[in-house]
Amino acid sequence: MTISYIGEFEQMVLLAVLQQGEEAYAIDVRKELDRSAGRSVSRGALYRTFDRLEAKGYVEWELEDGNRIPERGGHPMRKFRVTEAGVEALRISRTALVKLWRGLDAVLDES
Amino acid sequence: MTISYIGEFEQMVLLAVLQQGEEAYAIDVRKELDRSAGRSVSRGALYRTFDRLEAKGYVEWELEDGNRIPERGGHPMRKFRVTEAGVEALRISRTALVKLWRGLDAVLDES
DNA sequence: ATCCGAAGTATACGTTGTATACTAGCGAGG
DNA sequence: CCTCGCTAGTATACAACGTATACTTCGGAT
Repeated sequence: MTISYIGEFEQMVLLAVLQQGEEAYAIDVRKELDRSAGRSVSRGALYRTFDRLEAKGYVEWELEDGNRIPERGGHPMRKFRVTEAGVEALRISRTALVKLWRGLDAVLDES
Repeated sequence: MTISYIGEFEQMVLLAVLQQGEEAYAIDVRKELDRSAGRSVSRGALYRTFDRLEAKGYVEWELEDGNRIPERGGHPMRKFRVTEAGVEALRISRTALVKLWRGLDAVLDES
């Protein structure tokens, strides 16, 4: 399994899913992205990214288990989970960034 | 000056320049990326990225000061420096990532 | 029956990532 | 000197990623 690099937004989406306790609904991911990265993306933007992550085998999903019915109708909700390959891709990019940040705290720390 | 997001490769390039003591030649940046991120990019790919970073005001450059003559000819070398705006962009993305990584060490630490 | 809001889908397009092919100039060897 | 080979940078092309807008669906309220 070749691990291709992940884009910066893809990386944040993957992390936002993990933050919700390893699996999450799109809604929650959007909130997490807004809260942690100050990034408000449209629904379309987010689903497009999920599609690409799925094509790479970095996320999987299933329809809601009926436990959590939407309050006012609409399509059934998709629940996303990060695969082991997805976690591995996150590890790789984190490792690289940590190395590249090394020694630069004086420059990069908040002012 | 609106701070637009930076792509994941742009981020690494910026960091690789800083790693060389705040300014660097393209050659050194390529070596750093290979060493720290395990990424071997072509010269063309790297210069293209430098051009875009320059357009955003995140790097500046000047021709070598004559101090360091290339051994076998070629174009004069360009020496790159990250601007304050570039450093600020790096801070922003680092802050977001650190937040998104919080609490995920058990999942993300090397195995 | 109609309107409204929630969740997902389709599509389009600008930006970023990346390679390949090409130009330019210095030193070595014939 | 002329050409070979190396080094540094430039031009161009195209795939992948980031992102919005517009549209479809379907339940509840009126």
